Amino acid sequence: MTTEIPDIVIGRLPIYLRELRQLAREEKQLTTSSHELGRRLGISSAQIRKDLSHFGEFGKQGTGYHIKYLIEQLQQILHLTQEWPVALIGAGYLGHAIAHYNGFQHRGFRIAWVFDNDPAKIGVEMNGLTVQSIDELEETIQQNHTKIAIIVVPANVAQKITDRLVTAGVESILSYAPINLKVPNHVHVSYSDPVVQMQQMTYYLQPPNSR
Amino acid sequence: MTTEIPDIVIGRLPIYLRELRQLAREEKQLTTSSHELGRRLGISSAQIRKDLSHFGEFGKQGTGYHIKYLIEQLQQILHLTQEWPVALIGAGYLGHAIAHYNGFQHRGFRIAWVFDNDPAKIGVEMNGLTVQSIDELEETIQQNHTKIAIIVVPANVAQKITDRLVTAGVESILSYAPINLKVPNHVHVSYSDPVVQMQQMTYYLQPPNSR
DNA sequence: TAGATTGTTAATCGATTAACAATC
DNA sequence: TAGATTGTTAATCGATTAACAATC
Repeated sequence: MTTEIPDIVIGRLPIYLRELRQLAREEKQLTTSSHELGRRLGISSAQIRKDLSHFGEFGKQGTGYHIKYLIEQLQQILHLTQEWPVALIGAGYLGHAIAHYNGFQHRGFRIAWVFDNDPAKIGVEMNGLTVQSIDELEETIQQNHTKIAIIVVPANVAQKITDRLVTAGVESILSYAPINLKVPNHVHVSYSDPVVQMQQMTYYLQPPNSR
Repeated sequence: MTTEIPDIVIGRLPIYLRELRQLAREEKQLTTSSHELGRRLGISSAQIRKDLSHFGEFGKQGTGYHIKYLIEQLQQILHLTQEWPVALIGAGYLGHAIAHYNGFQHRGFRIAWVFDNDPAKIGVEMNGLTVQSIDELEETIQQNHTKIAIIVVPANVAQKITDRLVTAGVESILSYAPINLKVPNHVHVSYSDPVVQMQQMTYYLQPPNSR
């Protein structure tokens, strides 16, 4: 049943969830169809039905999917029925932005701790949180059984911080450092490097040096 | 020759480039192999060779790839031989972080303009740039032939801003707004939503409600 | 020369899509 | 009932990998 679902399918579920919540917010309808969802997301309806079929039968022939019900089911599948506390490592500009981001609420996450190694930043308040010393990293994470961390530290210390996080029990890492991190098999890492994303797009652009 | 190269191949080139520059920085060797690169990136050597073969022959049997030469070739393929000016839309916390990010230098990009609609922010200096009124968006982009924009505005105005950017001539957009954007076929959009990335990972986590 | 590694072919693997019976 | 849409199967499409001749 729940055996061996492809990562690529899991990867699309949060996108479906986000669009469904958008639909729910619009309050125009109680149900939607794979066709409508597909059209809004630029995905084929067959793919959406196939993806969902890995987890059960959530729709009704003729009417489609009850939006709120499907939202609940997806939240359950993705383990989002309660809030995950997240450790934020790094209190620079980007750490600041993440600590102040209010998009985590109601989507399953809450920044619970912020760490930095800069004495000038330790003790400073950031959106209700007090920046802690990086020395307290392991103790805090272990005591609270924190499983998720966001890394916004310079590239040259990212691997060291990652190793400490993994040792302390973290199993999911979102990294903004522009390097490939080495982690054990049971740990998942997701990367965000704006430069890499833009470099992918410049391939399709005509370079302006033709003058 | 250069016909119909899969997007997924293009997507990996910046990762190869990043790792190659890392290798160059280490200054331990002049050449590398598809095996070494693959080991460092967690990618098969065959895939790396296959990907590169779409664009030409860059290696030598027995010795591998000359690092600096391959870097130059990848930069040329990705149109990174000169700096692309980038328009940043939104001067909130995240816009602030991006404006201060020094990771763009030497990787092909330079934040050239920052826009916001908040009168309190217009005129403020951000890392050497002066925040401009969003009213000047079209004129600035058209006059400078800007092709790339980064969107860090609230979700509810992201589509409107996108439409304006596209009309003004932008063809590559990196969006941090948590919504799917509609654009014409010739425009490329890349998304960054930390919540979506974390939601993909929670699937693999054991929920802690088992108490 | 012997060892290493490329570029490429063919085989394998996996993901997407088209089509449709079932049924609301 | 007629129309719409699901869940699923089989076909298609595309990407990855194994293997190896060529050659530095």
